[in-house]
Amino acid sequence: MTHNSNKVITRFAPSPTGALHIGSARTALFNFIFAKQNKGKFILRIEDTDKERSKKEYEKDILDGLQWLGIEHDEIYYQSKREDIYEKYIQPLLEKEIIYFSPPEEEEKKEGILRFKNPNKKITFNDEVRGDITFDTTELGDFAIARDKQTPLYHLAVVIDDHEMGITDVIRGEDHISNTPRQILLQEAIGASRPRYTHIPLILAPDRTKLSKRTNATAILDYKKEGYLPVALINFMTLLGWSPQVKTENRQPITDNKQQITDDVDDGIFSADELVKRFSVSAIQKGGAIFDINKLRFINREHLKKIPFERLKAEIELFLPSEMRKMTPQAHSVLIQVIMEKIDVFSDIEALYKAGEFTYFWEQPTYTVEALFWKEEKDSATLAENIDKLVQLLSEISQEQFTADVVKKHIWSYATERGRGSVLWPFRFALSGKEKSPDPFVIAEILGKEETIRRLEYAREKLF
RNA sequence: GGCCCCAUCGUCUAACGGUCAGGACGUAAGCUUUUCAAGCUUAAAAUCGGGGUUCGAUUCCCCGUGGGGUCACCA
Repeated sequence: MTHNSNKVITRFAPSPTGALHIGSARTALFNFIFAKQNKGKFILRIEDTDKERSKKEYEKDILDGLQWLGIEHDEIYYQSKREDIYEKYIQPLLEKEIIYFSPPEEEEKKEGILRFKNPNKKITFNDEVRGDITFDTTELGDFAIARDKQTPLYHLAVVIDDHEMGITDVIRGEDHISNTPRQILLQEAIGASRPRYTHIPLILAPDRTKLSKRTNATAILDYKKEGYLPVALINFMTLLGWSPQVKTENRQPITDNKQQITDDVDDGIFSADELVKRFSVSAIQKGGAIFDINKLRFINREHLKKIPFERLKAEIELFLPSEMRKMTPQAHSVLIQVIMEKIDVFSDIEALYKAGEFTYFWEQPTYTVEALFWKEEKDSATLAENIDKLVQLLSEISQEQFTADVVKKHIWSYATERGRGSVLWPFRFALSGKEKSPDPFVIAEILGKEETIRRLEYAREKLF
């Protein structure tokens, strides 16, 4: 096998024994970014040698998850389809007596599993983020490497495939550090060269243990269901265990003016392309990083802000309760702006809806008359007068012009004159029936002229 | 337990041996304001401990301590 040794080739090698996990996705991402950055190749290798545990549905989940995230592979391989290749490597090892059948009584029959004759020596390898790491392989014993001549176990399969595929850089989770010496021993046995190793820190649960499927919702496609943006997830995953080369603040000695802070400081919000441009192995962190959902939400919101409105509309549509989809296009647009101010991620819409946050948009709210009054005010006559005036002013606006801006302009001077709280609070309350809600102008636009006036009249009637 | 890895605000992190230990998330307060949200401003908040080396350690070395990973005919 000859390969162009200059070209970077990385791989992501999941076993389809579970859904695509956020930790694995990040490993895939780092491999993808690194290959992209070096104009190299990114290989996806499905490690399905364990026929018992490997499932088609998981394979699909992994493929779908990667695609959703935009992590595209240049080539894909299945270990289950490479038996002939493996045999070509295993047979000679058997002949050279580097490996043997076990247990010993099977030796004659040429049955049982295959074990590697451990040369029992010290292995030192370089890790790109940690430097030299040394293991004494003696403690490993003669480890198992294949079920039979055609089905290698994990370590051998990895070594043969990495060699065959010309993998130059192995980027994987820190939990593989202790697997590395075994694999190096096998590389030496088959005459393969050693790739560069980059072990990235693990993503940890809040209790500092490895993130697990049992205790945390970690499947990538769950984030899709929740309505996270793939770019936000990628941004977040990259920032976990890696830091961008931030333009540092100017830290000259203090003088009287404080003008030295550069205004061009990174905010940590990156597109996929920017990430590819900026990524560097040397800035990878050594310690594990706790998964902080708040940060993910924040990053998601930041990316949400950058989405063009039309696309946002289409995306939000999918999360809206059926009642809200019936609105007029104009009301709909305003509603989306209202929603956007309150959410970090699309699934928040559902939570807000369930909390009764939106019902007043299509239902006359019920409330007690007392709540209509602003603060300490108690005078029904004054309030009635204000409401009457509001109705009168709003009536002057035409159906087509009935927007938040116009409504605001139209009643602003009256409200200011009478005390904004005295006018605006009852206005808003009559429309929403809630202590907390968006401002009355926006609600009015969403409700439309007719319904807005109707609700004001309803409030007016309740007064006496 | 053996082996391996790691250690800066609660969290993610910055700091060629010399900074007032910086930024971001979160939290709190203030501003704005008809309420909420959003936005803006500010604040509180960290170098695990002990020894070295050095004029000077977050930074280099050693020892503790703590945390994590890994020890399959799984990958």
